[in-house]
Amino acid sequence: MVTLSEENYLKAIYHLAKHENASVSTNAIAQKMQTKASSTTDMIKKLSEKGHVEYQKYKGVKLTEKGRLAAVSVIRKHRLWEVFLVQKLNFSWDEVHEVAEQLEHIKSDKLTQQLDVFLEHPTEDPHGDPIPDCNGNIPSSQKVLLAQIDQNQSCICVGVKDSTTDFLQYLDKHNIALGTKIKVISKESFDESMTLKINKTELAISKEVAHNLFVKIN
Amino acid sequence: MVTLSEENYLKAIYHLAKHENASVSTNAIAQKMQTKASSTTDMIKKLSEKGHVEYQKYKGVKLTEKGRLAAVSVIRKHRLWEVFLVQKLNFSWDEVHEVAEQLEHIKSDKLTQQLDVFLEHPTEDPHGDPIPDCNGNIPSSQKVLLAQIDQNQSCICVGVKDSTTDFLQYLDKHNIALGTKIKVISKESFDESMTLKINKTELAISKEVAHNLFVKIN
DNA sequence: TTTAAAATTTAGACAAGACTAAAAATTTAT
DNA sequence: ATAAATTTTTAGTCTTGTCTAAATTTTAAA
Repeated sequence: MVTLSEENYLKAIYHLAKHENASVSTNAIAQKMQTKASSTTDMIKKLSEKGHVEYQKYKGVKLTEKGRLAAVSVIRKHRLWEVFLVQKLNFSWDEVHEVAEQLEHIKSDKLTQQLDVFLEHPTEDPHGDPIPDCNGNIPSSQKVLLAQIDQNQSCICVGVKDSTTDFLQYLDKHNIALGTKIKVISKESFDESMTLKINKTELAISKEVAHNLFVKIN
Repeated sequence: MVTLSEENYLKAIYHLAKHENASVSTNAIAQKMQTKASSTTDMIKKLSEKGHVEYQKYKGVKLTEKGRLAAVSVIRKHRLWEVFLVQKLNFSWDEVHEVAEQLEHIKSDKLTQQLDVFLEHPTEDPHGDPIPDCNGNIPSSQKVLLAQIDQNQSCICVGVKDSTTDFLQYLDKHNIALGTKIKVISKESFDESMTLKINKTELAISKEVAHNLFVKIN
């Protein structure tokens, strides 16, 4: 049994963890949850007890697979309800959040499943965010090629199109991994090359690289 | 602000109060809520503080108008969601209760109102129970013909089927009006006549009368 | 009508989830 | 590398809603 409060913390941790394996700080969670750090520490201990997070004192937390599934299940419900509210009940996109925050905690597998059917298996909520499926898989509809990112925009590396060893080694050498934050400093139109900023160091990349790296805007 | 727990107690009290002015015992509430009497006493005090119930020690509670409205609002939501689950999500009538128990606590006037519109203003839930309107009025769809009331049952006059002057004058002469409380003393099967008690006086009526007067059990 | 039984309330305790203040660990900056 | 600043944890408290056990009031029975 996962309490309402636990679900909210798991969701917060999930959203704060930029990449799969990133650990999330107590303060960041507290800030997102609008609570004090001490309250967060208390909750982290409970989540750790229940196997939802891996916790090392002073080192922040990482979601376990169990925790990730719990978080994603809540997010799935949240986004399905948002679709329902907009499509069926005439809510506007900016009115749905607060209500969906309540509806996401309703516990009934049949309800979620039938709602999904009723809405004809939507893959995105009204804000364009992907809706996880019932197994916790998230359609990566939001990923775009780095080449499509505008100047001065930031994004996060979420995958590669070309997964040859050569390319992966190239990325490795330049400290680009899943979850790496990338800012586009400039784009040259004549050869489609780019200049990036990665962890405070600049990197010039070619068209080939820009067209083989998937990123997520954030 | 009414908490989730308070809402459940108010609902329980509402359902236990047979007639408008009946007071409900602590034990009865405890039994319905699956809690101990001491817990119920605690909650009664809170509800009394907030003006939802009138409370006299050892004498049970009565809902105030404020409390009644709060209870009815929850019941309205419960029944609307039941209609939604059955009509739109293909739940069967016996699967809806548990889920509706959760959904009834979602706080959003717009949600309730739009759900009502989406369902085209249903007046009864899938079990045939009336759905209160947004002002807390309950459609007396539960009205049945007086002829259907069992011996020793009490009911309240809520309307007539035959509205001819003759019939209305007949009712008037015998002090039967909207809201009059009627108790069925006896029923004769051979001619479907009945003996009633109205304001302490007995009245024998024919089949014709029994089949033209709508009453509400309560 | 006095006593026994049943119902109700009080008193004290506990778990969940939050807080404040203080202590401890980590990180940053000199 | 050490002091200062920041982050995190601990310790102790509070509120909500629950419990048990004991005390009190009401009701029922002899």
